[in-house]
Amino acid sequence: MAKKNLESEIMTAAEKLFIEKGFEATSTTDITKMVGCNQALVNYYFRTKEKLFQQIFSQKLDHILSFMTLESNQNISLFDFIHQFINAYFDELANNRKLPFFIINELVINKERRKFIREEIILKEQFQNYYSTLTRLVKAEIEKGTIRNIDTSDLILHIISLTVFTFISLPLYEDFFLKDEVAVRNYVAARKEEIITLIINGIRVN
Amino acid sequence: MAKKNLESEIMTAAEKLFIEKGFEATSTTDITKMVGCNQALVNYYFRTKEKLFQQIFSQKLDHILSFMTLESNQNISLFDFIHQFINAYFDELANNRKLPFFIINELVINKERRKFIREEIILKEQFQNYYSTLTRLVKAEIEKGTIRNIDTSDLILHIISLTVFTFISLPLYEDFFLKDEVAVRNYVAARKEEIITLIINGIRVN
DNA sequence: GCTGTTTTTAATAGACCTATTAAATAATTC
DNA sequence: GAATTATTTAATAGGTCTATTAAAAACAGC
Repeated sequence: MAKKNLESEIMTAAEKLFIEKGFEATSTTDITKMVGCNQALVNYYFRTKEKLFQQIFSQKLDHILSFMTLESNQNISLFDFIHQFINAYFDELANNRKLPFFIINELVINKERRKFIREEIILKEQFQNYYSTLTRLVKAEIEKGTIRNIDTSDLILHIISLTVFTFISLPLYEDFFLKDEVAVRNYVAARKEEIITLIINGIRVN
Repeated sequence: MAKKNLESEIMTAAEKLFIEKGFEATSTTDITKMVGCNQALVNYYFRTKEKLFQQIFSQKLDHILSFMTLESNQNISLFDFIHQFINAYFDELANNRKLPFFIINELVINKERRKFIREEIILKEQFQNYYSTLTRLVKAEIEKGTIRNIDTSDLILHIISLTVFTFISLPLYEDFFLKDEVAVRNYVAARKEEIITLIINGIRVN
């Protein structure tokens, strides 16, 4: 492990704590206690706690959205696309289970951060391309009569709702039903398949 | 309006602020400033900030779950049940838009509150009855061959995921696309219909 | 090894937060 | 209306938090 650099150690600790407990409930004292250095270093390296947070938040936002462009394959079928998308999304979140809540939390609570997401995501060409590709796929299937009439935005929101909520509610499930890591993994895997089935069936015309 | 009682005024203000900003970000000073009374009254009436919060949290939890038993109609069809459930759920949350986030927030962040929900909901007879009634309906439709094989828990989680996420993501949509209250209402109404369609189609066998 | 720069620390200012206390005010009882 | 009880206030203790500052320590280059 690359020690040496307190700046990056502070980042790592802050990332962990912010994601775990949120901005408000995490103090710079907590962060530096975890690293084992002086509290003033947060201000030395990042000027303010807010700036440190923004850096992490932006980085996590980028990260969670980067997989979106993984498949810019244009010749894929809509059903394959949905399959791949949900699979990728689930895998991503399975390795960062607290991430969706972290992001939602800060977006809902803090109005400033919503401006941020607008510039960071919605206005980005990368996202626009992705969206229009998907829209083309959806339109084509509707015209072929294989799926019912549905907006791309609804389809995306369905996928995000079902996927994200799986992980948001996971702490509850863990406490109540899922004894160990294996049980969690099985649950998540089963949930993924069920969600794919629901969405494919839910839009398909038989 | 029934003024007079500072205890209930504090409750009302606290409710508003806790739901808006969460437990951590709300101070007793904020609460009493909103009421216009002395800060010490929080402790006089509720002993601690934590106890005040718990009272509100418990009350809101009860409230959001009370509509569950509204329809204990046993002779209803599964599809009607789903219709009614989602309609009731949407109406409930449309009038309390920040409530789902508030509850999720505290449940995810605070492990103690999860114990609370277990006793408050899952172990309650009322919930158990509801769940077993729904399970009976689901089983019957599966045997009739009208719906595919699906667990009651998955069906419930689908409904909750899609409904709750509509309102969790609403602040973002409001900032970006929905200019006024009418637009919001139309959006929510459209979303409700789309979700009902998705779920019914998603489980039905044609 | 001395000099200048960067990193790290200790100390602390200034703000705010919760809970407690004692005193003041209002309400109730007899 | 005096005594008793309930409500409300002002003042404050004791804690924690962020950011700043000045000094100490570690690290450069020469």
